[in-house]
Amino acid sequence: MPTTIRDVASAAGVSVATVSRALNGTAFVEPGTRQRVLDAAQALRFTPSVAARSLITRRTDTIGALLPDLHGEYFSELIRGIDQAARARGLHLLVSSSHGDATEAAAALRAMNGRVDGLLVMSPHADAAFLQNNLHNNLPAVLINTGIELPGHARFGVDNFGGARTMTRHLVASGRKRVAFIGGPADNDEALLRLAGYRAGLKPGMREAVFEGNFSEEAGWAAGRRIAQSKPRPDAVFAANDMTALGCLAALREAGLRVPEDVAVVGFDDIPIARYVTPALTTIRVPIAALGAAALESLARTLESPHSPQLVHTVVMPVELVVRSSCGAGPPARPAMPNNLPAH
Amino acid sequence: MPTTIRDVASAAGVSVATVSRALNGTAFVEPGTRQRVLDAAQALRFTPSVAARSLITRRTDTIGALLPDLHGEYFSELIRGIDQAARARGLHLLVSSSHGDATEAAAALRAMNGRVDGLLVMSPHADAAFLQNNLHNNLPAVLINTGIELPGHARFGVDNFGGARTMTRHLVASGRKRVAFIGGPADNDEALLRLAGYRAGLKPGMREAVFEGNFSEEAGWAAGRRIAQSKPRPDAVFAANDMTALGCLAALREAGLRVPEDVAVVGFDDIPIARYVTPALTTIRVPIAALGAAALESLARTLESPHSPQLVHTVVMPVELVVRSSCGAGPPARPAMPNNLPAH
DNA sequence: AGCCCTCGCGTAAACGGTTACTTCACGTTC
DNA sequence: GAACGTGAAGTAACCGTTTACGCGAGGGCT
Repeated sequence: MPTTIRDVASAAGVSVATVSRALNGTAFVEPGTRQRVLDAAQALRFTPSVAARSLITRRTDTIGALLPDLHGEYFSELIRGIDQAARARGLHLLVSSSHGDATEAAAALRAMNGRVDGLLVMSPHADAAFLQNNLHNNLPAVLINTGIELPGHARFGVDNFGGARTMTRHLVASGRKRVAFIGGPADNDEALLRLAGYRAGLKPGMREAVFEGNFSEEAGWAAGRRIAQSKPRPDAVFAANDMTALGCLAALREAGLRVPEDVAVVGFDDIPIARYVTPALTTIRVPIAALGAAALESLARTLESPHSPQLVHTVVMPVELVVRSSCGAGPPARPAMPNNLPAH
Repeated sequence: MPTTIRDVASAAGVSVATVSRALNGTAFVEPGTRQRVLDAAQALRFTPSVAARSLITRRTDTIGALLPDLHGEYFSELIRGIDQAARARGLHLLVSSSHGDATEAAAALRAMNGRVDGLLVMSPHADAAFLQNNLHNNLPAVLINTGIELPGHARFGVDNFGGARTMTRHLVASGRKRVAFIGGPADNDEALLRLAGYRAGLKPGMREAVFEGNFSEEAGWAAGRRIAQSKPRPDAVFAANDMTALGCLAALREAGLRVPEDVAVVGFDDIPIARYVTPALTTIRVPIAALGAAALESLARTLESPHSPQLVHTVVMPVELVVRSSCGAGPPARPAMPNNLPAH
């Protein structure tokens, strides 16, 4: 039903091979001939069959993104970065998000097999064994935000350790004496690095105080209650992420404590909500879109030259301290007008 | 290099046709034979070539999502809904977001051609003419959040009119006498419906007061300044979306007005930030994920029975009034602990 | 003049599945 | 017992590209 390369060939009075060559520029074609082919293709609204082409070329010009059940800004920013980089390279993006367990993730991986030329993997379930079992035909893959190291695969992440150390040092430098930390999930690599950064940022002699958490607001709230009642009460709380910080903030205020006067509360990630709460949250800004874009770029380069040695194995994107009022060192009120927060 | 159906056939001692039939269950196969085929396929880790299959079947089991340059929660929720529904149907999801103009959107559409069985289109640039020019081979498509009506294509949206009317009535019922409205972009169908709903919700005899806006926080801020100085000052402001409401809130407070005592401020969308600002924003909750899922379901049904008459042409999802404190009628402070806001 | 290289193009063989025919064996039915 | 329907399986055509190979023409070189 749709027009094929043969229709174009007979319309232009040439063979299918010439049509293919003229359209793809893969070999010499007389300028006049090429023009006839182009005109015929245009007139017939010819679109090459992707299936037929990729059957023979063994390429799909599509990359797959395997993502966990991400929410909100993190998800959208990551996809945006990936999508823009992919578009610039002429690659398509097949996404598979929201799988709760390793079985589902494996199914998603299997289903992607054959549809994509490469994979971007950001999945808490994707440990080394999982990937080696499910990455069938040595599909190129780059890993995002993972602690595991897999030979032959590049890794991309943000500087969790450095960011956490910077934040802790900032609190210490601004005079806080007892800085507590609310952790993330025990098996989460990023959370562990943030914890390590916190420890590294404390001054020698300062006692560490680590409270349990799991990146959720509820956990932050629970930790906040315990912190409010703890014996030598901390005068600063560093939460492993912003949602936890928000929960902690609520609990401390319910307990009658003033933030930042009595206790400073800071987070990590700089989700959009962070600047809107009262007091606005001091946090670490993470370049999510850039992370996604960089990962895709790396993958695309691997695809272009499959046998070149992997130049870079692990990339750590820098993060940035964003000082607002919740740590007592920032601007007193909310800024008059934020600059570039998008509509909708 | 990878194992083909022929390898499986010779391993199982049958013909390729039998392998295909055994694997797909398209015809009678002796149980013993089928088992031999299955075993051989398993042992050889056989994965059918997607390209070869879709070359002959003319199906890709993939649907494409053409999205505007969406930000934040709206984007992620929509994708989540679509993705989950797609997964349930065994469909894959090819996304293409972030195109600024119609040319880019057209290019994205063209590139998707042949890769997808159907299309989910949510693009401000996709008017009727655009779609008719760029939807090449009468690809099935359903439209999301659009005002245009295109024969043969289902439309999905939320009840912008009803939601806005409900909100306006709520403000009026709680005693507000002069309710102002800050609009969205003049060419945005949803914004226009919300404006119409606002007008329909006013009591007979009440004077309408519409301020210019464009869904951005900045526009809300500018409108808020004008509102604060307007002669008979409104005692309620209904912004066309939450970001606008946030900007307005900031401007009103900078002008020394109390919210909600002096002026009520309400929005539309229920973005996550809405519950965190002080005072928490009364707004209209929009079922974004459900919207995406419903649109995909409709598309999938169309794909399954291509020639059945389109049962439903336009679906309007119900929305819900969420009363918080910014309108003076909600709970006084922020809730002790939000229930189900996800981590990260 | 003979040779070789390159350009320009056509012919036909892949690529790896699905499926329309076909064949064969076996009951069933009149 | 002939006709017939049906289960089980094989043969090969087909889907629409890309590309290896072949061939003729023309030009530069020895």
